[in-house]
Amino acid sequence: MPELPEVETVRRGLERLIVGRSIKTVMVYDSPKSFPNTQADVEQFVYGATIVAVRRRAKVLLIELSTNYTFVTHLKMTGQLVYVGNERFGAGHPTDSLIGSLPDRSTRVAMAFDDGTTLFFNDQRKFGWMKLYPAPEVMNIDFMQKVGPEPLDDSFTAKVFISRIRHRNNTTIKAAILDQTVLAGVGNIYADESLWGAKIHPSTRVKNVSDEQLSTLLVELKYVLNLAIEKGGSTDKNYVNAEGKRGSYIDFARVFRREGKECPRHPGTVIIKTRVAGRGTHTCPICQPAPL
DNA sequence: CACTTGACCTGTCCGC
DNA sequence: TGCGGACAGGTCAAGT
Repeated sequence: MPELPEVETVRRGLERLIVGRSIKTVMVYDSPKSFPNTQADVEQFVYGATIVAVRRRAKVLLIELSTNYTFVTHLKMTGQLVYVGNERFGAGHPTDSLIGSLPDRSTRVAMAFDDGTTLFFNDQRKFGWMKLYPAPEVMNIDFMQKVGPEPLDDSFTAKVFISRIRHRNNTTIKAAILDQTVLAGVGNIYADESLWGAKIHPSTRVKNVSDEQLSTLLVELKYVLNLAIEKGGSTDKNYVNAEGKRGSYIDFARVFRREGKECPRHPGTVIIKTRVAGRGTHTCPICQPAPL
């Protein structure tokens, strides 16, 4: 379930851990589903290349190489990018990592660096993928063309948010903020958390949400996304950062995975779990009364 | 076109 | 204990 804060946490870790390292070999364990490029292309464009940057757009990670090729990765629900260091260089696998010895049965790709360290792409459910693109073609990927603005950019103002989401007036507010073409990076956790923050029921139709409420929702969205980045993301089951460690946002969650527990605003009232937009949805029945 | 639902996967949990 | 089925949820294709 990596969303914007989890992917950004992985990006920051990888930026620190792999930029400047040189790739020696790439082992592919699940082709073509998890990694469709041919071995010949990998040998020609990746072997000997140096990592020059690690970027993020929405929930997609871009690992840029000195050869002007880019590894594009989407972790989807259970994907992990875990760097395993080398004891000789004092960057060994952390002892508090949630990850056992790698590769394991979920490993789809392993990228070995010339210093003996390795980056593993693991994905239990095989929904995620990693693909090699010539750098200039990355922006032509369908998803990149249609994905909406980054919600944490200063240019993403209430005015921009409102004008974009009003194109989805007839659907529910939860479906609208999960729509990656409206804004980038929000998934189930932060949708529920921000809607509770703004005191809006997730199944409210967008047309019945006022501009003022939408402005409040954007403030709450930016707040939970920033807080989650600060806490290193949310680890429910599978998510780990680039060192294999868990994130702690879930300890600060107000509604997500808290069904049956008290609403922070209303001691004595418990969070309920329902289904909205096809997803498990958590609300406080007092803060967020269901629409008629 | 706007919107909703099912498919893609595998591990886990629950009820019988 | 074993087993079937529901569930987890990001994105895309197919359906209404």
